[in-house]
Amino acid sequence: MPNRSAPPVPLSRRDATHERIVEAASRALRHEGFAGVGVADVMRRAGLTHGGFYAHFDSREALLAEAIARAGRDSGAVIERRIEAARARGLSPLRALVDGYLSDAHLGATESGCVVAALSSELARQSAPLRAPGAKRVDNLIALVLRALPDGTPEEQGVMIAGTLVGSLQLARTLGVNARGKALLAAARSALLAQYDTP
Amino acid sequence: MPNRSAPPVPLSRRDATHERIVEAASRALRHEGFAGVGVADVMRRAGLTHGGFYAHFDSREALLAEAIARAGRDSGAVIERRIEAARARGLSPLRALVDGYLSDAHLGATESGCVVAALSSELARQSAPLRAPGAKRVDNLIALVLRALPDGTPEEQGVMIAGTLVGSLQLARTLGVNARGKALLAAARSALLAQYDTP
DNA sequence: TGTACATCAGTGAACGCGCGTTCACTGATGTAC
DNA sequence: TGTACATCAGTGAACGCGCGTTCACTGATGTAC
Repeated sequence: MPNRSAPPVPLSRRDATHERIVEAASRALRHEGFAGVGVADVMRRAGLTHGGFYAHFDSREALLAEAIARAGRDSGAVIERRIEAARARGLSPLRALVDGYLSDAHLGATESGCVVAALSSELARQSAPLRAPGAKRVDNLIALVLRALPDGTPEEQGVMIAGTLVGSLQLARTLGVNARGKALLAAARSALLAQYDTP
Repeated sequence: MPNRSAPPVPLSRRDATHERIVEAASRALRHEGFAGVGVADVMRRAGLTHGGFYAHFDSREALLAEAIARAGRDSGAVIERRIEAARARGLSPLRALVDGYLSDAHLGATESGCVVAALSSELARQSAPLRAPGAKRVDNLIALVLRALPDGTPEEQGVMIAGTLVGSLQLARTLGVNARGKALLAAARSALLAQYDTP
């Protein structure tokens, strides 16, 4: 048996390549949507040619499923760290969540941002194997919001705030990465915090 | 000059056909997203063959722009009528808006529902000629929400509630037209009304 | 340690299909006299 | 009112391009002895 005990486990060349492809796809997917994830294009971004693709994935759809899960884990971890950092410093975790999620940076940085906001209207139309990881990310987002709220807050509240975060970011992105989009974001941020984060 | 005075103005055969194509596209667009609006498919739904398409539109994109505007006017009118009907009967217009927008019917009926919710994550990626009518529909939705709120409500509040409506519907649709999606919708509805529609 | 061979990751050409777009043509509607 | 002609809406075949997928091949890595 090969030495697999010491963390971090060194990835085989094959696994490292696989990771690179999924990573490239997860960024392209958030930036361009499902239509923007072409097999040849993703392989090029990963520094490969398209021919080798099917040695790593059964189909384009299999890549998409992995990419959604990967994007969700990555962006979820970013949000979680932000919440925990605020709590550790005695600051309001909800304010940290809202200010981060509805920030001007998140407005523009689609490719590294929340996958639910990046894909939601498209996700509902995908086949079951793609909707499943999407639904998981929705549950995860709601859980994250609840973790930023005071203990004992009813779950309904978390659902609603998750909806507000996703919806407001999307409305702002529809207006554009410009003054109009930023103004919408600022309005939503201010109304949300006035409602839920009054000292 | 032909008789154009008496309303309703009778449409020429050409104009009536044009309308039918746009109508078919506006439903397909909301149901299937941008990728689902194929020229041949839309023409078939309108009872025509694809060859005649370019006698009506410069390009597929020109059709999409008209379809967005059309879908927005149609679904906006439905919401507006609902609000006005509630007001006329002395009922809460906000409750009418929320109960209608976050209803189980709207969860499933994508093709006749709100175009902003149906397309938002895709709209942000489209070319300027398509984003423009999309942005207009966002402004319109916020205006509608404000009309359902008491006079003097700060605009921020309307922005945030519009975001909540769109986001919650999308999260629910990602979970699916099933018990999970309906439960999410019910939670958002209840939290929203508890917050803004207490007697 | 060195050689011969097997395995494996990745290459690049080629395929078939769907879709937006073009275009010569047809049958129906409208107009001139 | 009737005939001849022009205009117009819609048809259907064909095009070119992009993209997912396949496959025979190559060069590198690892293994047996």
